[in-house]
Amino acid sequence: MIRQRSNLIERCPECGNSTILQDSKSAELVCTNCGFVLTTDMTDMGPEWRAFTPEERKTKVRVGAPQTFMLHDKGLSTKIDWRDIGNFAPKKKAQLYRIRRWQQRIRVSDSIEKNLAVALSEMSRLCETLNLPRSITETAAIIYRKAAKKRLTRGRSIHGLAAASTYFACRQCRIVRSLSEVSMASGINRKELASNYRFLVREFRSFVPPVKPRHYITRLSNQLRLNSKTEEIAHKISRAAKNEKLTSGRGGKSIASAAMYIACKIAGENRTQREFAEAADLTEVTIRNRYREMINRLLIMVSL
DNA sequence: CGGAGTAAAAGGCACTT
DNA sequence: AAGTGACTTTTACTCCG
Repeated sequence: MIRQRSNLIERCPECGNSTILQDSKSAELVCTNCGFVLTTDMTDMGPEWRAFTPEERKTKVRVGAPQTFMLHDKGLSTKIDWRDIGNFAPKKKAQLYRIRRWQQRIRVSDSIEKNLAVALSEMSRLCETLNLPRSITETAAIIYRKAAKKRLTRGRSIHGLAAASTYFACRQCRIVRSLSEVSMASGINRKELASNYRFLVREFRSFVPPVKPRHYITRLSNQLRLNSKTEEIAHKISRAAKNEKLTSGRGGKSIASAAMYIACKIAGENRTQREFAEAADLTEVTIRNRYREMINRLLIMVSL
């Protein structure tokens, strides 16, 4: 679902204010006044570059499609139309045919290029189904290119590696998309996706920080349309839980959900454990366990 | 229905063989 | 690459108001 930017300048249905902001970091449209989230199905239509001065803008702006990592030739090579427009002499026709054939050979020359072409289009499609912003698509493309350059694609499925690169990009850019989500969208089984991802991380010797509870809180509160005040309380509880050493070893999702559940109680927003469990893709039992610990430990803190 | 709680099975991770 | 062990999460279930 692609929406033009012009369609987005509308009134916020929550507060009537018309200051809507594209939050490309979490791929959401947010009202700057009340924090209401209008849509999460956002496509970033902006340029891939930034300019800070008019001079810079002048040098960067250009005609034609922007250069992109999403095309195997970065969108730079020449394309020759497949048809003959106009009447040509047979000799000319033959020449055109030869030119076209060579152009084709040059454009998608070796096996790496062919591999790239398939992978990049697959990643574009995947990012679109996952409603990921353009920046992620580009990052995923860069990761895949790096892998291809290191010849890591050998003996592995292109689709599997493409999905893993996309997941990698999400983790690097702190945009929460779970392995299951990427797995569902790509049709790659979860375990294979996870192992491909680990393989890439190992090969690149890169350290990817785990997803922190606060990232989940931000996403879940948008997903469940929670009050921004409630979200704030949840962040505080989550920080307090961390100080009380309740977070190590536990999944970030469970900490976030429990903190948010408590925050809702405090703020008087009636939400069920079930709602959180569904949104965060875990069970009520897990939320109860974390939440019980928090209540106990944080009450001790209060009584001291 | 929403929630508290439990035991046992399953899952994921660091670490070894 | 398979095995191990400590640990978390899920499954499946009972009970409460």
